[in-house]
Amino acid sequence: MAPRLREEEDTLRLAPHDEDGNMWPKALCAHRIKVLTFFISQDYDCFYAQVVENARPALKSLPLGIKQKSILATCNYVARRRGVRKLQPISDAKKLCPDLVLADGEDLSAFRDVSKRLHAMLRSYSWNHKVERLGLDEIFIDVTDIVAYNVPLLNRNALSSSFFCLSQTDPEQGFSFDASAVAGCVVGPALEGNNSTECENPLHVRLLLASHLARYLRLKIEEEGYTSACGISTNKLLSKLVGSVNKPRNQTTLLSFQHEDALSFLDPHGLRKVPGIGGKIAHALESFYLGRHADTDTYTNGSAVTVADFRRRPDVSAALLERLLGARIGSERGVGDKIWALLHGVDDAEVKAASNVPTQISIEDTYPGPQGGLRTFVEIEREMTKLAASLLRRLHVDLTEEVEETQGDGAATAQADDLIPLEADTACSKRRKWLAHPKTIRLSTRPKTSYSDGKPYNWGRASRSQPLPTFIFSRSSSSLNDTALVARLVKETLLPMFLALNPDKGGWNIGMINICVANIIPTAGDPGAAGCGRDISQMFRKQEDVLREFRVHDDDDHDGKNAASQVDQGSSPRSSDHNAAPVSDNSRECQYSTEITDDEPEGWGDLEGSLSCQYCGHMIPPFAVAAHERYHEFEDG
DNA sequence: CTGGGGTCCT
DNA sequence: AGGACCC
Repeated sequence: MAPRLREEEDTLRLAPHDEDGNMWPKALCAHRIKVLTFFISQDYDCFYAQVVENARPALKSLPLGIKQKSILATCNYVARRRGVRKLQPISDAKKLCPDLVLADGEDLSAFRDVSKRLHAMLRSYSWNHKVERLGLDEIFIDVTDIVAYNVPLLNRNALSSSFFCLSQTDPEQGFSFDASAVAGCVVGPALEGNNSTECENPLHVRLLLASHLARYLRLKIEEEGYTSACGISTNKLLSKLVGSVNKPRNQTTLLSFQHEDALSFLDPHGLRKVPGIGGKIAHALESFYLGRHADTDTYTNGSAVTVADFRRRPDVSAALLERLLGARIGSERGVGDKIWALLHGVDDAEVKAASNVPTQISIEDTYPGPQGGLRTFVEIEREMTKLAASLLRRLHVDLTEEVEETQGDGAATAQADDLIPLEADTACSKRRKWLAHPKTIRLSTRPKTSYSDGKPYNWGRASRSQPLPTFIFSRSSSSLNDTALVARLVKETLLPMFLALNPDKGGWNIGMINICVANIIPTAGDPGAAGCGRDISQMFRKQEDVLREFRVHDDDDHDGKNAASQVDQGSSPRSSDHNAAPVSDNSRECQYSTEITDDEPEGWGDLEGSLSCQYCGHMIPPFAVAAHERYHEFEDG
């Protein structure tokens, strides 16, 4: 890893009181809060609209709205200048802007593809793998290590011709920049004094470096065809909020040197604007503040009560918040402390390491309109079939990976040639292997609600889950030609679940169906959720070339995770010696695998041993593989 | 005429 | 199984 910051730089003592004299909660003042962690929050501008515009560039100059059923999921900035807003009903938008061009955004596939591509691109710059996606259009990157590495590389006498190093192994890899000024916009106080004062403030130097890295990454995203806005600060909460200050296509750094600076930035925001304070909590806080039941309207859109209003009340403390919020049924433990921290700009949440595999995949559709509900069994079966087919397609796109085919296996090739490609534009005659297997399937439905009930629109949603039948992993399902498989899933699993959910036969009026797979277990031996996926799976590639159908496996389910955590733990203490950290271009991947070999020779030692069945994950000795495979082929028929 | 997804917690 | 939060 990057050179460790010295302890006194790494942390900052928090005052036990805030500026109003309120006691900080014990949990927060008892220890030192890490502040020199840098977060970049990227936010692609009106993302869906950009994806559509890139597919059809003529749309860039026209007001464009992305439609989902009867509302706009989002719209481009041309449309926004005409008063069109995201989540606006189509009818309202058309009144404001009769020439609004509408594109359908109900199928998220194209958006998901672009999002994955950009995420992978940004990940390739990270040293610590902490590149977290939030939705399809937001990214948090923890750049603490890269920034810390570049601090000692700065030449204080030649700031305007600085070089930002992006690799610890290749000093030439990086970019030139002017370190005499922060890149992009800034909010917060200026340091008193001159340039050298700033140079001597370690926090200022780091924020400045992070701002230039952020600009570099934004330009990389623009090379892929997408503009973005981003925020640079010392935690996720603040970087996300400050990233919204200058949109679109800009960036903002929050220069905060003591927590008063963060408070000043936070103060004017409405309570509902604070990430983590949702509709329910905002409503409770606002009702308390006003001394009466707050309006429904003010807390869904954004409350009139600001962070400053609320925080400056003398009776507001973490204990008060706990009493206010913690009494509600199902409330999160420690909610008082958590909300108190958010209101003070304190957010300890880590940027999560990028995961190879999602924790859940779901497909849903709604049936809007007063008469739009599904009422007959035939309708329900038809819609269920469409959704199930779509879900199986998603499982193959997101949970399988292409296996490079060696020449030779005639049978496999002949069969593959009969298959319909998974997607029109990918040559899918190649074999794919499962990266992970969902173990659970869940069906949710919502009845159509009579329109003017005070209920939240999601009211009445109910769900049932059960084990996902393994026949959906059967090899033939790697094509789309088996509608038979879909039909079987519908008939044997989904329709029975539907009847369990909606027993009163005949009286149906279904407004929404959602099919979800969850409990997704990475295939044994795969890095899966450990977060270092691509890098480590790279090491298995050669083996997979040979083994095709079954995957190399050397121990039990925890292997991938163990390997990953051993990399972290193993390289950290030693990195002070040789400054070797895993990074993600090709040369660095080599180094990464070398570290694993060094640290854990037994990780490679069992390669000749048992294999993991791709259907059930069981360990199968090589001589039993064929028989085991036949077992799966016949178990369901 | 109130989307189509996700995450985590209880 | 449901509910809070996020986009």
